[in-house]
Amino acid sequence: MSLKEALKKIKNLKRSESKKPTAQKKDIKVASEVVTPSNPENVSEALSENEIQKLNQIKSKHLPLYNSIKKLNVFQQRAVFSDNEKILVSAMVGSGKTTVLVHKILYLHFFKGVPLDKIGILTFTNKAANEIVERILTFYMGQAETSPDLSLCGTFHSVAKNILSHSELLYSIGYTDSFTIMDENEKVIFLKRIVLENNLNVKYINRLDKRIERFLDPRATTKRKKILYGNMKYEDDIEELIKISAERKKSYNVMDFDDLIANVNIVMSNNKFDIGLDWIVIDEFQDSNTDQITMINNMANDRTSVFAVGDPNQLIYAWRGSDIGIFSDFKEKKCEEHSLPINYRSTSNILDLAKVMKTYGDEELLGNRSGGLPVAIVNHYDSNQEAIYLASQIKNITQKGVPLREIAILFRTRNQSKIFETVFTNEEIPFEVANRRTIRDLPPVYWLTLLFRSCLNKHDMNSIYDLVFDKDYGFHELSTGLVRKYLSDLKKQNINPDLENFLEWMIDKKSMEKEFLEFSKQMLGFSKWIEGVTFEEIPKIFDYFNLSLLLRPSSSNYENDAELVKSFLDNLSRYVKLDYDTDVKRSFLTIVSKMSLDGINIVGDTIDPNSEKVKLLTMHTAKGLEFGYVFISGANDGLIPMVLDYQEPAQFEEEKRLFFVAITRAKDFLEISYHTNPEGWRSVPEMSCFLKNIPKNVIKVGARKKTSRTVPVSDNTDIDKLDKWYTGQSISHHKYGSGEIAKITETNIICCFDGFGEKSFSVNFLAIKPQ
DNA sequence: CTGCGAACCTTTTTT
DNA sequence: AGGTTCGCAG
Repeated sequence: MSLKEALKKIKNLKRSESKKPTAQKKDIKVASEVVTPSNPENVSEALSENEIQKLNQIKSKHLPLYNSIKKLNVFQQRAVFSDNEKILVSAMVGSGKTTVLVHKILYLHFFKGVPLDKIGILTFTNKAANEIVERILTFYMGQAETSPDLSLCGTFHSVAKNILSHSELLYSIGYTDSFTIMDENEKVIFLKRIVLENNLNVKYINRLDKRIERFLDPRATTKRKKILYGNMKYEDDIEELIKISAERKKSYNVMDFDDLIANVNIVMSNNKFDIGLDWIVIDEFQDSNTDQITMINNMANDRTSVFAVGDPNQLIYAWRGSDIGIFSDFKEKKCEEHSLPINYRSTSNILDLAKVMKTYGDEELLGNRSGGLPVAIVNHYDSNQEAIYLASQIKNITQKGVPLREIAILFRTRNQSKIFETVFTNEEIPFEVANRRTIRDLPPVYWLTLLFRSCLNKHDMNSIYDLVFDKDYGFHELSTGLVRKYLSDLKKQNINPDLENFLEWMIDKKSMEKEFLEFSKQMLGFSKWIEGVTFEEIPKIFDYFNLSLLLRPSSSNYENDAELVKSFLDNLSRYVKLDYDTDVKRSFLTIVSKMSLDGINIVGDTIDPNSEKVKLLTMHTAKGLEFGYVFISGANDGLIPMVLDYQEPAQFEEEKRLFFVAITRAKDFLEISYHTNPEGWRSVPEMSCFLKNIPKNVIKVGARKKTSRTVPVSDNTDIDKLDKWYTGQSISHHKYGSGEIAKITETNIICCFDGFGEKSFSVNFLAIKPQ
């Protein structure tokens, strides 16, 4: 875990004197030293006098910061040290967005003296949050003695959670600070339970998530759009279901993901609650929806400055509520606008194709890698033929020494990956499908989290039922009648369900085994017990709950399960140490909440992002990633774009942006395919309309052979022209030792060696070897 | 109450 | 193509 490691490094850091730069006289020479090596030749931008002065000030105040900022290009530097209090950075794809964001934060802290806990940093994904934290900490390590408070740095949801759980006002909206969080999956189970318990009439129960989504969509205006679904003619009880669920979430002291944002907005707006931030920094601003914008506004006071970075051309989540208007609106609110126009990732041929898909803004998209291979557009009979063809192409590529992790296959829908999985399995090509792994993929660990949630939030009946009625580790089979009986018995006594009376009732009514009796006792005592332990003692939980008995010792999974749970507890102990709040119990609750938001990441280093496997990804999941070789499969009308409704230009544009995102994942090589005989009801046997009328010089259309079911087409031999070098590749040199390729131009390969810095080699006289 | 046909929807996904 | 709801016929 990178964050963990970074923190560890800080803690273990010898208290070496922080290298505070000694005050230096202003060195006018710096101006000419300002090197922006990454600026492409066709960009002739230079810093103004003022900006050069600013750079000098940074140099005299904080040399390490200066050294880091010096490496940025002019546009990036400008965005970093502009002192405007409202800045929007329109970042082109692959233009170093995160780098600018991180440097801005470092600049604010080390040059402007803004404390890090006065900077709210908001991202959409955990991955982005971790990357930013890690990069801040890496720089911080050499500069400071203690680790900074970054509790307001994270995803919108985790920051909302942190604000809520430290707010007194939580009580005013009916929650306590031991609230737990349910994920989308648990929410569906929760809702279905309400339907059963209350005898509600709810149609399309298996598409509850879709129905709720539509019901809550602010853009669905008519009742018909909100309530009626599929072939429905009459309203059902969906409105009632949502009403009951809202009440029940409060009585359970549980929030879903949307509630976190909604509640933080209620608490912060109703009560003039101010967290006194100096700055709010937002990543991927184009993805914000209105609730998130409200949250940003609520977090800010009159003196809070804002720095937002985003790329409207990569807005592919409008269907989740983000809106291009939010980007433009912000722009108009007297904010200073910056652009990062230079793409460092892709060859110019790839970028030229991408430009055709650009839907927003007049800003130019500039590259710094000339030429490259033309983008190939090839035709296959069907996806099976393509999979066979790709298998052989991948073998070709890897024979040149390209690692599998540099190859990705992108498609529009998840089920398009199946055929590749089958063929690649046969052909023995290692692959990885980007399935989001959740903690549910580790059943005993998930069961344990249910146990913790049940013990720490005794009103979380979701977790309590799921825990006790779990089919693997639970104690009793779930029957609808049972819970109903329990609830009606409680109603007679006019009390609310909670952990205590549920366990009592179960023992009483169902004459449960001794094992359950013992377990109940330990559950009820856990909250007290955890208060008295230190973080080192957390692994003792295993014996506290007598897990060697509860984890089904007779099952064949037992050894695995027990080991998994033990290493999970070890990790927990480490996390509690790192996230130490006010006491172990409080930290423990923090971690338990974090697990709902963070997914499997907390369990351990089970996923290797750089594993040597071909990546099979949907275009959406590919966002933010880059690969040397990209194959986009199935660019047929009806798939890309999926909706061929010319009445809805907004949807059409979003499809175009999605295609833009897919194309711009490629660094060196891009091939796009469409099928003569596409499967699925959606697509038609036509090449995507996006691919028509594009400049002929950037693409190479594969000959449209009369293809048959049995003869695979393989008319893209360009791939052989690509030599074996790629950026990021590990290489070695007889004199400079091992290094990495930093950049490849038409004539030179520039390598970075440890201790020797950058060296450039002519492609005609290559003295380097792959490693 | 059951059986049949017509009509409708279906994707993408982070937290 | 497959799942669901609804109307209608029996």
